[in-house]
Amino acid sequence: MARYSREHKESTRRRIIETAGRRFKRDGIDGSGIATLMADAGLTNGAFYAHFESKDDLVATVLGDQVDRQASEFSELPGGRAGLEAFVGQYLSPGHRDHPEIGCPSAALLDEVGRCTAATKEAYTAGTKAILDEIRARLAPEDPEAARGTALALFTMLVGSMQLARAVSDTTLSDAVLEEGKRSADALIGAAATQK
Amino acid sequence: MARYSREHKESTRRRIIETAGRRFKRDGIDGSGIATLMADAGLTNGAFYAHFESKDDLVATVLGDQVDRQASEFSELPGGRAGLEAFVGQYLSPGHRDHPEIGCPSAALLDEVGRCTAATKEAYTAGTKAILDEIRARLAPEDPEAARGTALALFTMLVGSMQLARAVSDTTLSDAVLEEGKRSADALIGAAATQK
DNA sequence: TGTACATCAGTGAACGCGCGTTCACTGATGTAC
DNA sequence: TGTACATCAGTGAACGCGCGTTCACTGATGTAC
Repeated sequence: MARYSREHKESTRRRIIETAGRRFKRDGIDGSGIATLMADAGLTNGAFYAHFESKDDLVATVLGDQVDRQASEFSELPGGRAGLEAFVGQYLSPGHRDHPEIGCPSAALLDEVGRCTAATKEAYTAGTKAILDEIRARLAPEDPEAARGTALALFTMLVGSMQLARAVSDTTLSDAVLEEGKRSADALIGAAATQK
Repeated sequence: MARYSREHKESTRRRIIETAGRRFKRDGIDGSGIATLMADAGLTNGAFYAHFESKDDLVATVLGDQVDRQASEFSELPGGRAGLEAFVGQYLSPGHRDHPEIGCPSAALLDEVGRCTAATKEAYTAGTKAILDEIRARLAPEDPEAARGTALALFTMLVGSMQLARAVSDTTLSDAVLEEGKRSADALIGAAATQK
C-alpha cells in the first residue's frame, strides 16, 4: 500500500534527526537552515515537511533525541565512582572540546535551549533529568536523593567548563580550564563518597 | 568642522553598544538583526555603518564591553568571602534567571561565543580573565595563584547553573538548580577559605 | 552679531541572498489481479 | 508469473520575508568671514 516499506521512511527520519543533531551542535540552531540540514541527510529541502511539521518540531525532536542518547550512553558506564570518573575524563578532554558536533548537546546548545519553544524545553528537561539520575545513583547508590546538589554541581560545572574552554582564544587558558575542571570534578566525586 | 560635537557621535555609539548588549542577551546573537538593533537605539539601519565596520565588529565590541563591565562591577564588591557570597546570591537568583537581558553575558551567550570570530573570542577572553582574577583575589588574598582551580570551578558552575535554570521547563527543578547551586558555591568558597 | 558654507550623522530605499514554508510534479515501489 | 495501478517519499521551483550591506541624499550643526 505504501510506496516504500515503512522502515524506509522511519530510517530516513532517523537519519535527518542524527545529522541535524551534529549540525546544530556545530553551527547552532539559528545557524542551521532547512536546506543545509536536508543536504546533510542526502535529501532536498522539499522532503523536510514529509517528516516534520516545522523547524521548531525538528528542534524539539533533535534536542530530545540528543539528551536521551546521552542518558542511555551514560547508563552503560560502570557503576559507582569509577563510571563518573570515566565520564569526566572523556568529557573534559581536548577531543571533546575540538569536536562539538559529536559531543554533549548541553555544552553546545544550552543557552540556545533557554530561548527555544516550550516543547523543546520539555524534551530537553526529560532527558536531562535522566542524566542527573544516572549521576546521582553513582554518587550515592544507597541514598541518591542526598546527592542531588552534588550531581547538579558536577553537571553544571562540566557544561560550563566545556563552553568556556571553547570560547576562550587563549589555548593555554583553554587547556587549564579542562585540567582544573577535572581536578574539581574528582574532588566533588570524592567528597560525596566519603561523606556517606 | 564636524556637524555634531564629537561627544554626540561617541554617545550614540555607546548607546548602540548598550542596547545591542541587552538584545543579544535576550534573543541571541544570530537572533538579533541590524535593523532591530538600530531601532532599539532609536535609529534606522543605514546609520549602523557610520559606527561599525560589520555585524562581526559590533559583536566583538559588545561582548568585550559586556565582560569588561561585569569585571568592573565585580571589582566594586566588598573584598574577601563576603564579596563572593554577595555575588553568588545575586547571580543565582530568580530575578537574574528571568531577566537575561540585564544579566551575565556568559550565562546568556557562552556557547554562541564559541562559534564567533577570533576577534570576539579575544575580547571575551580578556574581560573574563579579569573576572577570574577578581574571584581569585577574594578566594585567597595572600596567594591568588593557588585559587585558580576553585575560581574556575565557581565561575563555570555559576554559568552552567544559570543556563540550566533557564533551559528546563520544570519550574520546581529550575528553582532547585538555583538553590543547590548556591549551597555548592558557598561550599567551594568556604573550603578555599579554610584550606589556607 | 549675522550670514554663507562645509561637514557628516542619520535616513530610507535598494541590493542579492538565504531563510522557513508550500506545492505541482515525478517515479520507484508494494499490491491486486 | 506478469502486468496495471495506486501510493507517497522525494524533487525542485517558487512564495514572501528579513538578513547584512550599500548608497544617494538630507538637514542640523559648527566654523569662517
